[in-house]
Amino acid sequence: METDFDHEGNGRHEDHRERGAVGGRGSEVLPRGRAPRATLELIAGKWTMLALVALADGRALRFNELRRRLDGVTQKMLTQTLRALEREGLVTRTVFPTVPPRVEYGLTALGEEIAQLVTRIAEWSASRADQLCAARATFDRRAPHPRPLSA
Amino acid sequence: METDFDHEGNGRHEDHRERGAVGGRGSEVLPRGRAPRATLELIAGKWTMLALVALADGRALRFNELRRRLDGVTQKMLTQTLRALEREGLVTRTVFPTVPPRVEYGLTALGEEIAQLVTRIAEWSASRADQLCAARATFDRRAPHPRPLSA
DNA sequence: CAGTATCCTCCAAGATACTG
DNA sequence: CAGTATCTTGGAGGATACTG
Repeated sequence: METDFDHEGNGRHEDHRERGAVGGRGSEVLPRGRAPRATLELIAGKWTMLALVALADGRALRFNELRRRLDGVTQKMLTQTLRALEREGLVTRTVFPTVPPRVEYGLTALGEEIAQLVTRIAEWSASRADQLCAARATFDRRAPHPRPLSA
Repeated sequence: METDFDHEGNGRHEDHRERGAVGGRGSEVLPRGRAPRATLELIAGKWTMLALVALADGRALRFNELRRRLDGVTQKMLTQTLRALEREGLVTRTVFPTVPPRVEYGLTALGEEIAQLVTRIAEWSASRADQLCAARATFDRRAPHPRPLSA
């Protein structure tokens, strides 16, 4: 099956005397095996966050509906992404044994939670779109950082 | 320089009669060029969210401090990630012209905003770690989805 | 210390074809 | 319709060496 989307792979421990938890004031390191890293890495898939956002409105969607919303995703990647999310307990997969197969994807309770958070980022991005774009333009105009020589 | 972290690449427009904004109730498609996609894709970098979380506590950090917190990141990737974030107007880069160079990275106002959001995800992940892990175990036990034959 | 420049690996992601 | 199975590849990500 080629596994692909495996996540995990290493069960390294080493020592990392963990101090606080993750963010807030006690932020220290973000160890490789630990939870926030794992989720952050899952989420970091090219289509993962987009899938969560697409499902975030509460409605269950069929495979191809989802596919259309993502715009650009291939069957393979969508399937893979959804499997990974299902594995993590974030999405549900419901198969209706009808004659043209009907499969619906929805969010679990857990999935709803994270989808809300991701959606906030998407909304934030939309609301700050112009600022982000302007920043990019400014940065590109000022060109390469270092290089005080050769001119 | 090899460019790498370019993001952009396409300035496609097409038509997409955008209806609502992004998430909420009006979620329709997530077009390729538009803002939420761009940010979501930036964020989806392997180290981007981790960097934001590491900076989220408000303190500016030196390059190697940051490097240590991320645990596993290479110089190249950290630099690349920070450049991308700087370009987006999310992080500031301050160079102190001391004899061993000192460079500090901090968040801009915009950066603070998104860092908070990302941090929430990390915190959520930590708080739900056991549930996520359990879900994974369950899923893996039930093994491959289809395949009602060959046994 | 904080980078930049190369080179290289590997796998996420894509394209294509087939199936229940 | 909703997948699975292969094959292929671009480029993200890594290792290493050098520099201001």
